[in-house]
Amino acid sequence: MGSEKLLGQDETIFRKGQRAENIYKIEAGCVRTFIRYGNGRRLVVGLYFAGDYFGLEMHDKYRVSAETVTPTKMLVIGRKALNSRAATNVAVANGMLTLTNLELRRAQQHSLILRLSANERVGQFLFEMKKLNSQNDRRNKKEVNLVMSRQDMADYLNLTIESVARALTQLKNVSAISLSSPRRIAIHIRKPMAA
Amino acid sequence: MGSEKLLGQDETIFRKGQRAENIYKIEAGCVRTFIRYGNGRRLVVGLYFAGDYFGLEMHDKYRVSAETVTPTKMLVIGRKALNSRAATNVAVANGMLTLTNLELRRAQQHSLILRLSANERVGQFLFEMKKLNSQNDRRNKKEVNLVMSRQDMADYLNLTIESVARALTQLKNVSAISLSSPRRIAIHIRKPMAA
DNA sequence: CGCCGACTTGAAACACCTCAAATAGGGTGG
DNA sequence: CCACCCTATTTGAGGTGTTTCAAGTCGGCG
Repeated sequence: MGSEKLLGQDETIFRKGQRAENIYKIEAGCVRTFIRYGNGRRLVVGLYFAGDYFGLEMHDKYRVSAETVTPTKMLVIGRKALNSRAATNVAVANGMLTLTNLELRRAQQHSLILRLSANERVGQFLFEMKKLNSQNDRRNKKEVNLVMSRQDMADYLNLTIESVARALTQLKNVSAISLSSPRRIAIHIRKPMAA
Repeated sequence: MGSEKLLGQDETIFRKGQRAENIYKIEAGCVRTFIRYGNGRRLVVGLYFAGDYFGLEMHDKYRVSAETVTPTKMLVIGRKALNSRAATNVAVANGMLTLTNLELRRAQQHSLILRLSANERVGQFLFEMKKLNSQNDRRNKKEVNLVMSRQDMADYLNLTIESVARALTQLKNVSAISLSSPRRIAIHIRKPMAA
């Protein structure tokens, strides 16, 4: 059920305001959802990785835009067909409910992160990424592979790229992390630090 | 289905970490959900009014605490009974899905608000309250009745009470609003203003 | 009418942002 | 395989917005 789709880096999957015809499941890669403001500012609403579903706004139109962060393989599932099945099949309806709950949890978590200080936000983010990394790569290395740019991180955390860079530098200075390259970060502590 | 419950002001409905046994529908009044940090800081996660459902974390335990903001009349619905009905009854399952989607939308909206400037956050908040007020009170007065304290607003918007007060003062100075009393605010503009 | 807690105002400190410049990495072509 | 270039990232200095701490003022309730 559903068809496969393969996209390169930074390609558009759907735009905010378009009729929401599909939901997507990522098989490999990374996707961001975002909103753009008039002044050009971009807010990254969600980041999705292998195994995640996205695009499940239960409304006529997408409320965010979606793009690939890396080359991505995904499963495209027609929302119409899914809805009509959910209308009669309890298992399908409950599956949708589970997915929506995951998304809800994700959104609430995000709103908590946004209330922390810059350093805490970046720290939390690294731990999120670490968790996702170890889910996908089974080999349990300490190093996190950030597949997204500083700009993506900044727009997700509601910071500037400079603030993200400075937070990373500070974390490095207290040897909480070390950077073998800008996007390969080793984490040396077990828990996000407090303020 | 479900039993009625009536509580006074600032009373506890459930605590974070408790086994999630019920979901609630508000018939009259106002409820806040929140998380408290070690340092005493409180984050208000949601504000709920007549007609709203809350407590629908689909997990073992509540992930937030809930208290009344004003005296509140609510309907208490056993989660266990509901879940077993949802497992077989498609209509119930889809009802849950709709509610969860509303909650998701609410959380996403909140995370957008948290990225705005202090003045914008307060402005957005007033418009949210205005919408809710006109839903409940059918008489369409321009005045918003804030039933919650400045502290509640601050903890919802991730600001200090002083910043909330200052933002209101500024909005008053540009005659976007006027205060007949601290909790009765008339809004003179049609749309939230930009930065 | 007066008291008490809620709200507002003020001044200084702090965190994050802005603008500008330097550095470093990664990919490409020689 | 190395040097180069281009872009991503880091660093620096100064400005802005929000917080903190402290003192007032207001409004609702007894």
